[in-house]
Order: sequence, then structure tokens, then C-alpha cells
Amino acid sequence: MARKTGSHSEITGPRIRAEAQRLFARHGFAAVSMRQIAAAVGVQAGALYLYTPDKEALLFDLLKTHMDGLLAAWAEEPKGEGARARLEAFVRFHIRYNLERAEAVFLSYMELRNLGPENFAVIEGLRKTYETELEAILKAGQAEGVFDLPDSKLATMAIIAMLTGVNTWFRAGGRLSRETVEAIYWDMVRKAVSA
Amino acid sequence: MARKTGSHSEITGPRIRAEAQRLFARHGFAAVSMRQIAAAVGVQAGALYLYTPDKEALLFDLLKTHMDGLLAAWAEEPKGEGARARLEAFVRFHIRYNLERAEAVFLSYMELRNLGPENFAVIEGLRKTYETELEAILKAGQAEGVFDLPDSKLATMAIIAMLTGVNTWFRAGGRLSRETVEAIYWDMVRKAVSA
DNA sequence: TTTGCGGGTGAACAGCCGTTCAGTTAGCGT
DNA sequence: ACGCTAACTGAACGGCTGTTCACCCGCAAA
Repeated sequence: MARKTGSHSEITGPRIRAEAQRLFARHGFAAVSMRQIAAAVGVQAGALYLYTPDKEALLFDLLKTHMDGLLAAWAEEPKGEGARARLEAFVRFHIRYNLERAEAVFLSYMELRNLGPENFAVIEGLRKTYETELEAILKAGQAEGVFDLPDSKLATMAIIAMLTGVNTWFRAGGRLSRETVEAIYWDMVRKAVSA
Repeated sequence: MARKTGSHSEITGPRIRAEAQRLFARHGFAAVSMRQIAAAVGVQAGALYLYTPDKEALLFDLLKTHMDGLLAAWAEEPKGEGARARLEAFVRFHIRYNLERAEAVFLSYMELRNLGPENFAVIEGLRKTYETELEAILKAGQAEGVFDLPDSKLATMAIIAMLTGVNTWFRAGGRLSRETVEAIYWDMVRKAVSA
């Protein structure tokens, strides 16, 4: 046996990334072997190297793709007028977008340390860019006089940590719908930053 | 060579746990080998098995010790009268205690999945107990009429995520002192939950 | 129908993994 | 001074690691 019947790179490539994401999120990058990923795809380990130069590059591709998607989606998100409306948009967007991509979000927070210095810096830069989006809203709100913050940097980190935390406990079909959670979190954020 | 000069289990035992914690926090449980831990201690890999039955038990011991310490320290923390004072005590305690034990906190959040089901349940139970402490404060405050919360469970998770997030960015000797950070976070929490 | 190559296989590489164990020595109670 | 045991070594176990490579076959274009 050599080539599989009906095999195409447009199919195998995405499947490798999907299975890698699932396994990395479930067991951790270091705990998952290339052979496990290959088995999940239904292929031999050597075939993975037609799609990635090495294991770390596979992880980096997942993280980079996620962060690019996050920034692109936020850029296209309708935001409304004024800092308050923009903050609400951010809160709801962050919760929604992250809940829909729980595995990728998990990876982006947990497996950064498995990247080499250059790759790490790239992802860290994208995260920083995203954080700066929120901080800009908070600063604008302070300038408008609708927010009262002792420190915009701390408020940024606090809000993001709080919002991202939803991913650790939210289960679809649970006591609360995603929309309800968005509303409650927005309420807490609104009060925390209001003048 | 066999026994080292000046070797004692009261010395080697704690050193193994300390080095394991440092390495697990730095590189991740799965990425650290028993030989690496042993080398950091200055001992051969086999010697570790005089102190732990296996690698997972070593991790479990670290997590269990941390969670026990956390609960014991909170039990002894002065809390003042009324829900507001108790909430402030919790906020300041959580930030302070966690910042002083960054590695253990990191481990407790990241490496839970490397535990078997029974060990996992133990740590998860202790964490639940800790969360319930905060939720009780929030509920009491609502009964007192000093807090206004749409959902005490969500508020609990939101506050803990927000506070624990400090560990991801805080650096001693940075722009803000620990006390300042405590005060700012307490201010945000206070506003977020206030009636 | 033949040809080229994209998409694989499967074996091999050197090296590391967690764990066990027989052997060896340091320190301590007697 | 002697013996016992706590503390540790170093080698070995089978198995797994990421990665490479020579080889092979199915599919599409000529």
C-alpha cells in the first residue's frame, strides 16, 4: 500500500489540524505524540510531515490561525457609537467568539510555553494587539467621562481574565444560555467601570 | 558510590517537591522527565521513587498541598464584620496568597488534566470548597442588601477568574505594588457587585 | 494509454521515557 | 567498634519519541 484511494491534501491538511487541536486541547501538547495525531486522522506518522515541518510548527499554526481569526472577527464586529456601546460589543463578542472555539482558546492560553522564542513573540504580539483594542475603549470612555477607572491597564487585564474565565465553566445546554451569560457579565463589567 | 554524605530524607524530600514544582510550572508536567527532576536535585532518577510511588503522585502531592494550604490560610484570615468587609478580605487574600505562590497556582490551573479520575476529583472538590467560600459571602451580601447580583454562581466564577488573572501579568518590582493592585481590584469588585 | 507526481507507507534512526532492582555506602544506636 | 538500616547508585527493562527516507501506488493530464 502507498497512496490511499480518494486522498487529497485539501482534505487531509485540515483534518490533521482539527485532530491536532482536539488532542492538544484534551491532553496537552507535550502529552500528544505525532503517532496519536496520525492515528486519529487515519494515516501514518510520516505523512504528517507533508503538512508541517515539525510538531511545534503544527501548534504554532493552530495558535496563529486562532489569533488571526479573533482579530479579524473583532474588526468586522458591529460596535455602535460611544465607549459604552463599544465596551458592550467587546464583552459580548469575546464571550461568544471564545465559547464557539473553546479548544483553540484553551490552547492559546495553555500551550504558549511550548513555542520557541520567535513563535512565542508572534502570538504574544497578537494577544497584545487584542488587549490594546479593549484598553482603547476603556481610555475613550474615561475621556468621555462615562467610565471611572483607577488604571486602564489593570482594568483591561481584569476584564479579559473575567470574560475568558467563562470558558472554564460554561456548558452548552446548562442552566444558563450563552445570551444570558453575556448579559450578566456585561452587567458586572458595566458596573465595575462606570463613573 | 551509594549513599551521599550528609543525605537525609527531611532534606531530599522537600527538595524533590520544590524542584518538581519549579520544573512542572516552567515546562509543563508532561514535558518534564523524572531524570530532569532528579538532576535538578542532584540525585539519580531511581532515588525519586523513595519519595513518591510514581510521577502522577508527585504532581498530586503538589496540588493537594497547595489547595490544603489555601483553604487553611483562608480559614485563619481575619475577615471583619459584614459581607462587604468579608468580600474585601477575600479579594485581598486571594491576590496576596496567589502572588506569593505563583508556581503552585499555575500548576493547580494547568496540570489538573494530568491527574487520574480519583485524584482529579479530590483537587476539584477542594477548589469547589474554596469557590463556595466566596459564593457564601456574595449570598450573605445579597441577603444584607449591600450587594446586587443577577446570579451568585456567575459572580463567583467571574470574580475568581478576574483575581487569579493577576498572576498572569503581575511582576514584583513593576509599575504597581501588590498593595496597590489589591486596592484597585477591590475597587472594581466592589463596584461590580454593589447594590 | 502512458506519464508524472501528489499523497501516501513502513521501516529505521538515535535517543529518551517511567520504573525496578541488586548492590553499595553513610550515619546512627548500641 | 559493630551492625543495621536509611539513602542512594547505576544499569537495565520494554516501550515510546520526533523525524527521515526509500519506496510505492492512484489519479489527472497529455
